[in-house]
Amino acid sequence: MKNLPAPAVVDFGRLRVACSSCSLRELCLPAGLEAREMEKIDRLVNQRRRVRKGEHLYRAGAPLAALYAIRSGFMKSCVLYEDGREQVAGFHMMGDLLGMDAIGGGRHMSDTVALEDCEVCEIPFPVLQRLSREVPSLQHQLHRVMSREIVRDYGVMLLLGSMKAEERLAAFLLNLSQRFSARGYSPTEFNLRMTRQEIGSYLGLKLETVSRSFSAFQEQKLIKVRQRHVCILDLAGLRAMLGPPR
Amino acid sequence: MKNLPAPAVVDFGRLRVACSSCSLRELCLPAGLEAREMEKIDRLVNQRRRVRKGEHLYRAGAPLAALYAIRSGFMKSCVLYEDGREQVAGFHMMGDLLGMDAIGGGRHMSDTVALEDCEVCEIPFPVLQRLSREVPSLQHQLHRVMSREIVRDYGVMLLLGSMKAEERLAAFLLNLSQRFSARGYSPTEFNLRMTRQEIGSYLGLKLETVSRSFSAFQEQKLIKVRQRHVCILDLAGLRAMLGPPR
DNA sequence: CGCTATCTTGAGTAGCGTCAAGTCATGTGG
DNA sequence: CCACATGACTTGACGCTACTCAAGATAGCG
Repeated sequence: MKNLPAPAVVDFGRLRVACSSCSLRELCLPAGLEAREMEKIDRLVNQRRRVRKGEHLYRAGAPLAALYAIRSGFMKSCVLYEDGREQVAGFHMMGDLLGMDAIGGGRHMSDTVALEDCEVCEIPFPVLQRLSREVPSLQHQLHRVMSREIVRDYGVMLLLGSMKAEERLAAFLLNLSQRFSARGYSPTEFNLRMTRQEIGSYLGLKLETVSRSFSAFQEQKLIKVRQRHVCILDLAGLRAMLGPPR
Repeated sequence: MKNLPAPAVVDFGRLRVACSSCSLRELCLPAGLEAREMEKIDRLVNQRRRVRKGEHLYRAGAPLAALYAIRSGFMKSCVLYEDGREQVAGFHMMGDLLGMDAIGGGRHMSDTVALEDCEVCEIPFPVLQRLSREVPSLQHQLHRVMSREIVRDYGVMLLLGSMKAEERLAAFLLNLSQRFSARGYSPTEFNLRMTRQEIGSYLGLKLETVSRSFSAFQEQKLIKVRQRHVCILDLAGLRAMLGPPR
């Protein structure tokens, strides 16, 4: 008699998913909570969900059911305009909390899509509201995360409103570097999970301009690029791209 | 014996300032609360504050003390970059809630300045946190307001990332029109309270480009502009500026 | 009434978008 | 295992939009 089919069909929805034992807890929503409080919020996540590359986590217009925390993988969210115009509003990686754009109107205002196979924790919004009333520091954390999203958006506005093409790309690479670093990965060598097109959309540039800027950085020995593999050779030099030329 | 000096020196800090009797309550933080709940939050605002034209409501780096709701007047907030670059991140009018960028890090991340004499309600943040635990629908309102700020920022990103100069200005005018309208003012005739420079900074354009776009709209009989006085002659026409090209 | 800040308009230019050709990587079916 | 198809990326040539620089008009304020 053989065992059950195998790990490939593990039912993630049934796995025990407790924030208190999650390796990402210091990056994610429960960051900074004490052990005693952590226990209380272990019922926050009711299940894990797998999202395969190319699949939507949610679509604009869908009613808000839950917020999502990324466990693993890489995603993008896109905002849409009435006329069909679309723009990448952000790239997300493990520890990021998604879906906050839906709290205001009860419906999601963006499309969020997996750029590679992902695993997310589903946090039913009503449960989050209730628990954040009972656990003040959870309430505070939620406010912090939303506020940080607002601040991040201000940074993107600054980027889009007052930087030139190469400055934008430098800022983008430095941001990725910093986020990988905060998650224990190399700050100087990583694989991009998005296309030039998607980078361009995020930065308000055309893909050709992104490509040219990559080449220019390589020319200046700031980075080494081959397709999606990026190696930052001169972090200080990249940072210097941001200041001087106003 | 004469009366006290007169209204000019009324101490606004001492005035009774109850949300439940405020004419802006349906636009502001307490929107949608029931009368019973409204009473509970009447202690939310501890005082009114006057901010004269040109004065700062808060500066980037200042510790978070309170959030502010605009009672009257017009403000701008600016985000700063290390190198001194500065960009207007938003214009605010009565009913708007300010300061949410400071919740994440405990310090304000933008400068907020009065563009004309303003009156604001000061909402001490600890009080807001406590009351929003006691009054669930206040909690929900706060989340809604923060979420809407995130969605608004997405809209600005779209504007900065994928619109041409005239589209940006059209979107800007339509946004103002809609907000004035929601506050009971004319949607088609108003005075701008900001300079061309400030509009340009917000829209990621130079002031000359803003001025030229205004002139172009006037040429097309979409609006009438004289300095800061704007009259929208063809709302539908302005809206049409957003879709077609592309 | 004059000073200053703001706004308008013009001319020339730089930067990025557009169009197009060609290379490279990946995956699929024979 | 290789040939081929497809999508992603790079690079070049050219054009348009918005920026820069500059001069002049207009409004607000002391």
